[in-house]
Amino acid sequence: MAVQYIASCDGRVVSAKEIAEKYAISFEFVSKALQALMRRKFIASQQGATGGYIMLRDPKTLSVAEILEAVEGKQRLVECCGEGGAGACSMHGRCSIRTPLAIIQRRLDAVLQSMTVAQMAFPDENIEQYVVISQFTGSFETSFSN
Amino acid sequence: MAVQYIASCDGRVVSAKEIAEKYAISFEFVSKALQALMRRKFIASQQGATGGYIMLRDPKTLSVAEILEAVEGKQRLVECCGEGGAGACSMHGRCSIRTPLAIIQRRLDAVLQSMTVAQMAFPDENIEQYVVISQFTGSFETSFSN
DNA sequence: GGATTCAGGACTAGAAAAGTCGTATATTTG
DNA sequence: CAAATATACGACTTTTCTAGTCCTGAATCC
Repeated sequence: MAVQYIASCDGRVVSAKEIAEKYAISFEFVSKALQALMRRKFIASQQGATGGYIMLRDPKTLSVAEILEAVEGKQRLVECCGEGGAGACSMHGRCSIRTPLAIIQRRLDAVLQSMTVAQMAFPDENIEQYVVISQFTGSFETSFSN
Repeated sequence: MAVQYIASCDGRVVSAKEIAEKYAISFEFVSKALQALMRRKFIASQQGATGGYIMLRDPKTLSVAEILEAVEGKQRLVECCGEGGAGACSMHGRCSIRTPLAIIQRRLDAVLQSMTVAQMAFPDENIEQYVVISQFTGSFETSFSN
């Protein structure tokens, strides 16, 4: 929500306090998330009395996957379904479902990569792209509003 | 792994002890999961000295989504992205990303529904179906082996 | 210099998950 | 029938993760 809000402010410097008040969550909690996003260079911070945060990455190419990984770390179905995690698992050698799980993991990642900050912040401008992607799910959705 | 194994035994009654030994996990832990699957009628249990478990549902139509929901409960990105969960959330009224999150949730569910027990237990027999689905991810995978 | 803001480590509390234990019940076999 | 083997399931413990807080410090603006 914070990233979506910063993106929607389009160039304005937004303080963590403002975001915390808007969404009624604690200032410290928002700050922690924003600091993680800053470390990944998704947003830039400006210190001082009129400081705050501003978008650094283009919302059209910043995906939900990247935000989740920055804030919560890389989440996996099981520890071995990542890059070179074959030996990392305690079931190594006995597991018979590593390949199918890795395939599912790749598809899940693709889903999280398919939604961008721009689509969340400016839904009206992205209807065409949205319809194309939704063909996978089997259902055709034509509206996109909050 | 347990369901995949029972499915691969194709009609034979398989005991929890056998599964626990095969995968080197505790008997009680396997039992707990199998009991959850029994309650959902995915497998049937047979008590007594030669007892065990047997498939009840067709592996070709039993999805990973159903197994995960049975064993670990319905997992969601956030509590409100389910059926009629609109008011369930503490952010109700302030949240601005409910719709996009619900869309992502639906796509994630679709991924978990796209992999069946049969595809995990008998990979060689399901190559065609597998290729069709993977078109969504953008990558074309032609092999499927454990 | 004082007010405001970010930076970030340390800490706490609570929930969830993993895993265990004990007891009851059903079934087969000798 | 009795012993052996299996499931059924609630209760319990332990561990791990996450949400959220607290505090100190540094940068910037007025």
